[in-house]
Amino acid sequence: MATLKLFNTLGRRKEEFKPLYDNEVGMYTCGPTVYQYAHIGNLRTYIFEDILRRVLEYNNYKVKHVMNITDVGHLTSDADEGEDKMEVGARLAGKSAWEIAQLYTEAFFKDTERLNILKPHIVCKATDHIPEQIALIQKLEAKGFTYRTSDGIYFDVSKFPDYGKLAGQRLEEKEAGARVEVNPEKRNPADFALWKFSPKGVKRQMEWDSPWGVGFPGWHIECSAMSTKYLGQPFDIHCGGVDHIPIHHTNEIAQSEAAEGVKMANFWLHGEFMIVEGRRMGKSEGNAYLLDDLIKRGYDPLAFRYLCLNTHYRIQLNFTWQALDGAQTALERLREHVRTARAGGGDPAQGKISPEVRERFLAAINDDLNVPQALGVVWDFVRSPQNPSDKLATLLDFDRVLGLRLSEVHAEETVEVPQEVRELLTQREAARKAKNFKEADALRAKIAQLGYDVIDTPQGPKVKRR
RNA sequence: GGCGGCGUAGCCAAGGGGUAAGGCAAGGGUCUGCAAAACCCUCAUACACCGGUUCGACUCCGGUCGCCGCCUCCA
Repeated sequence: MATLKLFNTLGRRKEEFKPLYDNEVGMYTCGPTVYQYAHIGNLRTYIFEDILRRVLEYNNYKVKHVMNITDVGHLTSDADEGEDKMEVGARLAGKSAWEIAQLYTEAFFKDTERLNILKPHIVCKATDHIPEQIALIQKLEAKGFTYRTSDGIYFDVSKFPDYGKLAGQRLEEKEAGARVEVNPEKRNPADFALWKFSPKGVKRQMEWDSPWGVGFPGWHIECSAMSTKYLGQPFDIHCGGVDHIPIHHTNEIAQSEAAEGVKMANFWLHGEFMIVEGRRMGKSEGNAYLLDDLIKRGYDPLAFRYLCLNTHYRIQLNFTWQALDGAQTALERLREHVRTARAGGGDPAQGKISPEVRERFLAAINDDLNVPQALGVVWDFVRSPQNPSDKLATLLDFDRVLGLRLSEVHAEETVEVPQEVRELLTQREAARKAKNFKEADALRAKIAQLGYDVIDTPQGPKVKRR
């Protein structure tokens, strides 16, 4: 079997993947900050992580997947100033921070479900793990990595020699480009808050007692506390978007490794960003589309998934409507292959998977998740002569990784056809029998106006919703 | 300003020192009363531009331009 190679940000090279324990893999993926809807750029990262998990499972690893929900403490500025995103969102919506978290968490999982992203085995909220976070901070305090300022407890990065190893950046280099320091109480510009005190005279919606005073945890500490709780330390794989490399993941590593004295995670994988029509994607650019925006335009969520599959996760994906059209058509054709095979009596349970084809597919996905190349294998296969059962068996096997829900495609899509359309169909068949094609075409146009396409087959006419 | 990535046909893209995967679109064909679907065929002397290394480069090196990112919240 082809060995699985993954690009490890830690070291910036492809490495052969080996789990820490037998064939079990602990995987932690940074989840959403639930203060707004996830846009398609966010979703791309979750699709990448889903592919990673599926590839691991395809390689017969038993994966334990943990994802956090950031529902407190993520500030609008990383200078440890600014406001908590949750509280801002709550104020803008006229709801409580808790309601906001609930609303956007549900919206997030609705999106991931529609994209056929497997749900993590453990989804953990930051607010449900306050004691664990406090305990971790205490551990750091006992080891002398922390200090107190007027607004919180901070991590002193100068005490952690490896700080910045993930980003390949040394502290001195960071300082060189740093902006004017806004918090004069910080010892080093890169120091970050572990615990923030509630502002004087302000009653926050989310705040807790702690040994240091009433307040809330810093953004990074939740991931350290929860990943250790559920996966132990070290664990196998930690992922997120590339933007997390220099700050969030760098700080997680500092906290976790300072506290436990061992490596946090063996492999760090990061998904590249999405750009739109060659331009930066952002709210101010007006191109930060939501999955709902695509659905409103008539696209299948899985067409978006297909689009993401067609670009390697470490390359920026240039989103264009034309490309999404192409993905939608390609996906539809793939489904058509499944339908035809089913209609031809194909039974996946009876089919055989060609070892050569499977080998090519596996070689692609095991080469740092080269799904675009794997799709090439799929198309080569699908367009070569196959018996229906073998074809189905192979496609459904590959779909364990692709996640395009091909197993849910059946020979016949049963659609409820209105009585009116049925009658027109009967009339049209009569006209065709009488070779009155002018009349038949006119009836077809009428049916089209009602929203259905007529397709003639040797077994009689079929209709398809437009 | 410092650091990094990318630039492959109309669009999305894989690849990698030995002569360009795949998908979409487009053109032609088989099938059909006509369509649709499916299937078959065609479709980059060429990989931003300019130099260099090499028997040979799109692939390596240097420079230029463009885009994206990080250093500062962001998947």
